[in-house]
Amino acid sequence: MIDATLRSLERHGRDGASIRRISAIAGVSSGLISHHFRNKARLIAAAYETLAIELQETLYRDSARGGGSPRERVSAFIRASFAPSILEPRILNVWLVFWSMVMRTPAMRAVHDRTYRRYRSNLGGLLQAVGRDRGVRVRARPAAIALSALLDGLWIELCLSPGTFRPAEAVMLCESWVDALCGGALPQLLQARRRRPS
Amino acid sequence: MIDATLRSLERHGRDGASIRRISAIAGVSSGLISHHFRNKARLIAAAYETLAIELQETLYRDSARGGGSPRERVSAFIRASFAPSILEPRILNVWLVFWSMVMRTPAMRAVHDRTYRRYRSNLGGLLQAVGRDRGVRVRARPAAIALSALLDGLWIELCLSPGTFRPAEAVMLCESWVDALCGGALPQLLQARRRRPS
DNA sequence: AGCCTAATTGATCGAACGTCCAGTAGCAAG
DNA sequence: CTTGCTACTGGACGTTCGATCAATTAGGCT
Repeated sequence: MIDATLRSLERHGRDGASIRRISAIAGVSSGLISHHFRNKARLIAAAYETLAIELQETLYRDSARGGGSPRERVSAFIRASFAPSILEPRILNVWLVFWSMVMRTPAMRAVHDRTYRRYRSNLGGLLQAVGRDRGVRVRARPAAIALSALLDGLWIELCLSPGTFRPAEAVMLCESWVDALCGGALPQLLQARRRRPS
Repeated sequence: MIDATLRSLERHGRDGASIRRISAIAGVSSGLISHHFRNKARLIAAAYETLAIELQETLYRDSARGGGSPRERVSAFIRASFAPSILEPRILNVWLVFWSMVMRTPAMRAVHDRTYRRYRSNLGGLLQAVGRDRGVRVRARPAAIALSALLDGLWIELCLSPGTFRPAEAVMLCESWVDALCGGALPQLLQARRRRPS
């Protein structure tokens, strides 16, 4: 049922957030949806949480599969973020609907804050591990904020107009940023003390 | 009339994209809008183009006012991107509506491609000027893509949940990236030849 | 078998939507 | 004054929406 919601949002964007459309895709009556989720907002919120968790698990799993070294795990994470299955412009449709509700309904804001905190926490951990490997102490929070913003910004633009640049370029831009970070070129993102002797 | 459209989208998000609501705000009859713009899609597209151009002019004007040196102009551009008037979460509402239509109607995609190309062109020019000042040859296109993605990603997250981090942190993250760029720490974003002797 | 609860249906309601169009008002040109 | 044209009004039409609810079906428990 949540699956039908996501598929409807993919296909029709905001117009897909209609109980009637969703029930048609799910093959059930419209009344049933209003019965299980009390109203439309709850259904959308549940779909949001499901998609966010599922996406993060996919990314985290792919990054863990990426190899032993922390740097390789970050690379796998970045590559996975621009994998064809993630890059589907139709998925952006879904997120746009969710984001537009985040600012309107407190329940959606709660889901957003919770899932994004987890996302940044994962990313910060990966980056800190890379830093430890290279002898720099990465400040996890701002580093994760920056890389997640870079990933999101590139992903959105790629979905909006896929012809502007290639996914490989997006990967390169993120990798360059990580290289600069653990090369010490972003001093504001490192702890002040215990700089490794050059 | 276009102004009323933008105000309606700010206030009500996607639900504001209704001819009846817009005509009420504009103080005219609903029929008049269908008379001047043939249908709703044309009205929204016109509003999109107006907002995009107006925003870019604001940013470019602020950056030009930022001072003499290219580096100061980029700083002013970054600060302007996170100025309170730009950071209004209500403005994100408007962009989300536009973006959701970019993927559905070719006319909106055309407006998006056109305005974003100009945006990146401006940004690339600024970054190249900074590079010239510091003796590095910046590749304008990928550099502009990266910085605009970083700006957008941070801006979106700030609008979605303003409590996650402060605008000053967003500015710092962008400034750090620019410093890394013109410090030579992002070699993939520089022309290979004519590196200045260290 | 009998019963209770939960799942499920489909009709119905009022509201809001986009588009259309007959009609009014203002104004410039003949 | 008349004619033509444009700006503009506001109601009608058909559609779709979210929510509600009485009625029906299914399934486990005694």
